[in-house]
Amino acid sequence: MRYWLMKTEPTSYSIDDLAREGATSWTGVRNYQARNFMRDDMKVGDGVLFYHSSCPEPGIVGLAEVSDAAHPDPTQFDARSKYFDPASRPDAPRWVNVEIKLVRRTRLLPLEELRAYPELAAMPLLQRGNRLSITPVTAAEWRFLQKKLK
DNA sequence: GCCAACGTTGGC
DNA sequence: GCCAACGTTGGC
Repeated sequence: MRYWLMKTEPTSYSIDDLAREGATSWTGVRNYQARNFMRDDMKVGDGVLFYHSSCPEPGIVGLAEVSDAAHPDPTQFDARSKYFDPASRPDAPRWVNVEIKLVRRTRLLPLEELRAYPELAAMPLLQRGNRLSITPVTAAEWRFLQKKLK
């Protein structure tokens, strides 16, 4: 059982969308490090911090969990998709996605507040220049955040 | 394999 | 809109 933080721009997919749908396919990831986390490490039942980025109030807005393991991302083969990858072949898919489902909404826990807790200082999200959309969360960070999100 | 150029991310 | 940071691309 591991824990993760997943970033999304709410203008493209928000906690409201997840609340309405209940679950979603995490398609469109086109970064090898993030793909490798999904492919190699993310298991059904893993905990997910759902984070809004590139918006007026960046921060954690919900808790989710992995509801299905990685499988080939269909958008890579769809020529009309913005995530189309002409170099990827169906017999050797380059990109995968997991599924996540909502556990519950939380209050907005702003980036600014995350930065203020020494207990969270090692989170990749908070490191300068970090852009990775999926990052691991330690068990200690997860427990700490559960209390802050009660 | 190096590395400059370019594109993207994301907070501010 | 700015810009720092980083990943990817492609010529050599």
